[in-house]
Amino acid sequence: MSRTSYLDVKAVILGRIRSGELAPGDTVPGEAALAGEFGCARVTVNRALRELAGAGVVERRRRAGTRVLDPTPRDAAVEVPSVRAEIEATGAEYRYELLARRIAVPPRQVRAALGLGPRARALHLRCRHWAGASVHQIEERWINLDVVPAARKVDFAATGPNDWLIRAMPLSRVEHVFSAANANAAEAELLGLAPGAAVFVVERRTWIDGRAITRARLVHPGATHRLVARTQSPL
Amino acid sequence: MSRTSYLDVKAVILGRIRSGELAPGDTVPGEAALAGEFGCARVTVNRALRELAGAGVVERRRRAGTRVLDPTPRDAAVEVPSVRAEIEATGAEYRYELLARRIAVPPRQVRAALGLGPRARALHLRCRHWAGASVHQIEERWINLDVVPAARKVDFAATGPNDWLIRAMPLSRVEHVFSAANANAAEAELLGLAPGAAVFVVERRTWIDGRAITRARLVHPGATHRLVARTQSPL
DNA sequence: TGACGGAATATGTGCATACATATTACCCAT
DNA sequence: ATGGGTAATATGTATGCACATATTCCGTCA
Repeated sequence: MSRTSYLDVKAVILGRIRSGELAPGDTVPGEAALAGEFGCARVTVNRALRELAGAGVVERRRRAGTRVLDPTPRDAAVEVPSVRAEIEATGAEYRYELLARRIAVPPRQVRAALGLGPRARALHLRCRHWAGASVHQIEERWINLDVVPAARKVDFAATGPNDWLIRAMPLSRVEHVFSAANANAAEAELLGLAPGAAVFVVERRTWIDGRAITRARLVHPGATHRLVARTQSPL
Repeated sequence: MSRTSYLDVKAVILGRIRSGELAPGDTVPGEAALAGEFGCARVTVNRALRELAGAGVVERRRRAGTRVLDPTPRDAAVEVPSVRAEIEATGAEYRYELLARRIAVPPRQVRAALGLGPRARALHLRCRHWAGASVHQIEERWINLDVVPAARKVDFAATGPNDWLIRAMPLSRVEHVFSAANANAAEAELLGLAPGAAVFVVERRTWIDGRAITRARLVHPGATHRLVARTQSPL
């Protein structure tokens, strides 16, 4: 007979919630009570409940106790892979192409996004990523040279800006905004699509220590691009 | 002088990784060594490192020790809100409309998604969700009546199927697929858009205990719909 | 009646210790 | 050399204990 593990406690509590014995809003018995019931130490129960709280199943407050939360689906985890990995995973050959590189004053919207003044200049890149013979993504990127001065000396001919930035900067915050749009003439041309074709747009912004590093607009053919998010409820 | 907390240990290790003192691939000193250095118990170090591993900062293997991982951006968390909450958050009035309800044999693709046999019937719903005077989403949904027989008796006139399902079923797994498409004639009509306008499509599937409950195709006007994902690096 | 303060209580966390378990390293026999 | 068994080792986890801390409850006093 082995000792009761925190995993056992976790599983039993979760079972009671699943079966309805413990309904949303109910108070879970205290750690001491459960420790008595399971014949284990209070710390063991503590760990089980702490992990359930981390998984969003219950909510814990001192003195008030542990309550079962509404089974609102947790945030879904989206894997936002690097372009290269995404393409090579399908077996297609990945090819990167730098279309333009210049230092210029960004449009007002980008300046706002990067927290730049009205006359500040930034590095602008336009790239194209191929999956075999078809375009996978076109990338319109602005890099804040105040934060990443090293980028000024990189030509980005061989390495995509995203791969380079990931290596160069320990980015602390990333935001992705997903949307759908009709391709304008320029985008359609670069993607090899008819004007007006649906495109899947990802706008990515990254920060380090609260300072905006870069803003990228990534445009994909809508017909083929898919983004998958999975939510796994605990056990 | 208070005792060293696992939070202190966590912060210091994270600082060493940030500063480069511990680079990706490096082996973090063993728990015993760190416990000695910090003058705390090994269990305290253990908890700090365990949480860092949970956050994806380090990788732990018995006997092999703890290694610093590549700072690959973690999975981004997408908040997939309930339609009602999403709309009411903007201040607009939410209205739900049931357009069709029938029990029928689903198309082959849906049967496959729900794991149904060639002649199995399922509940089909078509709904429209309004945000004030504009259409926010049209919903095409199939519900597996083998798994949710109770849905047969629900008319879904007042409550949307998603709200009802969340309440009725303790779903264990959710999958969302995001994509962009051009609206076909029927969709454009229902959304009040021109045919061919870009739409943001979410396909949602949910399971309970490995059995598929429902499959929904949610279509939004591309011009207005946005989905935001944030990744927060640990402290 | 209502404001305030202290007691009661549930969770939060640290420590020393002991044992479990996975995995590597090494040594020995063939 | 080589294959396999075994010891060494780092992490994993359970326990009893002690104290910390947040929050609620309740009684007291104005």
